Amino acid sequence: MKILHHPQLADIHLCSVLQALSDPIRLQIVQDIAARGEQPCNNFNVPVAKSTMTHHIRTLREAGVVQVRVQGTQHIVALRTEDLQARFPELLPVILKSSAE
Amino acid sequence: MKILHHPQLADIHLCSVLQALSDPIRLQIVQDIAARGEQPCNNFNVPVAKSTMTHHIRTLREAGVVQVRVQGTQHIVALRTEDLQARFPELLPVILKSSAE
DNA sequence: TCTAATGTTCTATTATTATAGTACTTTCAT
DNA sequence: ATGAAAGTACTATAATAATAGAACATTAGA
Repeated sequence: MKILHHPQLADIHLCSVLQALSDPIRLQIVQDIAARGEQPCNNFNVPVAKSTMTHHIRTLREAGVVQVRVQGTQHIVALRTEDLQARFPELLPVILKSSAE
Repeated sequence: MKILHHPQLADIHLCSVLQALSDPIRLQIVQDIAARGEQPCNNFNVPVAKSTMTHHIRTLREAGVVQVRVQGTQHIVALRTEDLQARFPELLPVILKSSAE
């Protein structure tokens, strides 16, 4: 099984998080997880090819925004809500609230 | 005198704001204005050429993050604190707090 | 009226990123 | 075992963005 690298709390940087969330597709993915809970990649209703989805999920994971867990053939994507809250208090909730319009 | 375009409140988009703030140089500029108030471009202590500074200030302005006012030969840059607060409540304060580490 | 100061514009370069097609890997179910 | 499902890896391309040099524009002040 492949090892997926997730940054540790201290290695999550604000610029990378903002960068990850500044793309409309990725913001939509994050919104979706916030609204409906963790999901496999193919559940996200965004208009991109599989390989592009891989790219976006990796970007979110490497920025420290999501946690990816392998379950069979699926990769379950969850928000690192608590880690983000610890590192950048209220950042994620405020962005999610801002994007919900 | 040159007319500088600033987006109206409704035309400020979250993705653009996050994108504008995801660059370390621009984040530093915004932090600096938050800490010391509005300033002319050449006051910012960032390691970039004049033309690059122009680019960053324009990016911030077009995203709706800053207001630029001409005063003689100087361009005074201020944060659009109230506009941003109205459009995306708490977003800027939370980002500033997150970046202050 | 020069000149210095401040910033823009234009142009070019390099780096990054979003995109997707194709082939491959892994796992589950039949 | 075989095949479908889910996703990755690799490769390529087009778009975007960061950078700066050089020339230019505008204003203030001597």
